[in-house]
This record gives sequence, C-alpha cells and structure tokens, in this order.
Amino acid sequence: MSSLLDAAHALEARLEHQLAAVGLSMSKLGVLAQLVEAGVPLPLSALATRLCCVRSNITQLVDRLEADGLVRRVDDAVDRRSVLAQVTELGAQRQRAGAAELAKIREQFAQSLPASDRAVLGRILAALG
Amino acid sequence: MSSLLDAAHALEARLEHQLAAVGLSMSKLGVLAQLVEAGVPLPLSALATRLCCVRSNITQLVDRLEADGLVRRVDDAVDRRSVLAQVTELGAQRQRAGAAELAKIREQFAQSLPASDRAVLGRILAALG
DNA sequence: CGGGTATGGTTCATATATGAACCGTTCGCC
DNA sequence: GGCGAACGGTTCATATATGAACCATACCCG
Repeated sequence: MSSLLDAAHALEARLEHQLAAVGLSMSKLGVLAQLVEAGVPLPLSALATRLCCVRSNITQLVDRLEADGLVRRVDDAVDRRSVLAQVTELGAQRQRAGAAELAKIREQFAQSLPASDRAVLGRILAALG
Repeated sequence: MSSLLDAAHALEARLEHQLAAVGLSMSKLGVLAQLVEAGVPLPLSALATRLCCVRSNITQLVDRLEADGLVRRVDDAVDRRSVLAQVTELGAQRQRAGAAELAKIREQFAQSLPASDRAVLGRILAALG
C-alpha cells in the first residue's frame, strides 16, 4: 500500500519537475487544459467541478494564472454572479508546451513498463477506485 | 499513468479521513511513528531525513505537534545547535491509535485485492521506483 | 410578487510542502 | 588557536489544498 503512495509521489515529483521547465505546475496545467479543451471561457465553479477541488482553490489558482498572464477573468453576460476564466494566447501556448512535456513522461512511463504490466496495473487500479 | 495518481490520491484522502477520527494527519503520524520507533528523542534534522522532507517542514510540523501536546522540544546535551523532539505520553497514545486506524485501511486494501494482484502490483511499483 | 433557498465567488484561517536566507554552533585543518 | 566550511534550526515567501463564513445574485414556489 505504501509503495503505491511512494510510487505516486515520485511520479508526481517528476511531473512537477518536468513542467517547471516550461513555467507550469500540474495544477496550473490542469486549469489551462480544461479551458483549452472546452474551447470557451468557463465559470470558475465549472473548473472546480472538473478538477475535483473546492471553489476557493480555483479562486487562488486563477489569481496566480492571471498574474502570469495565462488567463483572464471576464464577466458572464447572462449570470452576474458568475466569473468566467478565459485562456489567453500565451496561456494556450503554455498549455501546448506543458502537454508536450507530459507526453515525454508518459512515453518514458510506457517504455519502462511492458504493455502486459500496464494492462494489469490499469485493471488493478480501476478495481481499487 | 493518471489512474495511478488518481488511485493514490483517493487512497490518501481515505487515510487522512480515517486518521482525522483520532485527531491526526499522515504527516503528524509520520513524525510520531519515527519518534516511537526510535525510542529516544531525535534531532529535527534526523526527522527530516527519515521523512524525506526539508527541515523547515519539520520545524512547522513539530510546532503544531507541540501545540497539540504530542511532542516536546528538548535541548541536546552534546550539540548546542541541535533540538531534539521527544514524544509525550499523549503523543505515544495517539500514535498507537493512529497506527490502529491505518491497520484498518490496510486490511480493507488487502481484502479488496486478491493476493496474486497484490504481488503483481508490488512488483510493478518496485520496478517503477 | 416576494420570501426563502440555492448558487457563485471571494476571503480568511489553517495544514502541508518547498526553497532561500539567515544565524549560531561545531568541526577539520593549517 | 583560529578560520573557513559544513551543519542544524528557524524564518520568510510562496504554492497548493481544504473548509467555514460571507455577500450578491438567481431561482423556485406559494
């Protein structure tokens, strides 16, 4: 059980380290990826739902992304309570760069694990969820 | 790859939740367990080494544990730079309670996974490290 | 239509973690 | 003996995350 946690932590550290090369973190990339995927600005609460975290976390994350110039807050024309996050051109560039870094790690991961093991691992982890 | 991270996060959340029942977190239990296992007060830097984190993290963790009355800071008689963390009686009780909660989860984990899968999982994760 | 409830976002306090900067102490070595 | 490097701890700034409290707005129902 603890080796599962250890492996996950090591993997996370590697991902964060790799993303740091393009000035991103997992959290920031997660937000950018959601916005790019959606193709339209999203309400902050939609981000919270998709990223499985509380709203106050998104507030802060978007604060930092806005400070980085990767995201803009825009008003929602139809619901005055709502604030939309819109990815900037720079943000979209960064997201692509981050995704490329992620792909590298995924590649290494795949290579270090035979396809058969990968299948077994997937099955076991799915069963745990 | 992401299912590995997801599974680990879910497991961590369950552990934290279970430990909250006895007023502990994984981090706090980690410190207490090291101190109990060692049997003697440990320098904070020894804790940092054993728990694989930076010293400033231990400073804060011990601050909180001290506020909880689970640990005491004592001077090191031979090295005046060093500060030792000594587990209190209450701290030792808490550590036992926490370990019991952990054991419950481990039990469930073991039951939800056939022994053969557990062996395979262990082998795969070890290969990743 | 209004009043109560639900929703959306922010703010605050807190926990956990990192890394840089700092200071006092110890140690190795000339 | 004394000096410079290494060590030990704290402090600070920062990032990430949670949850409670708060306010404005929207929605539902009698």
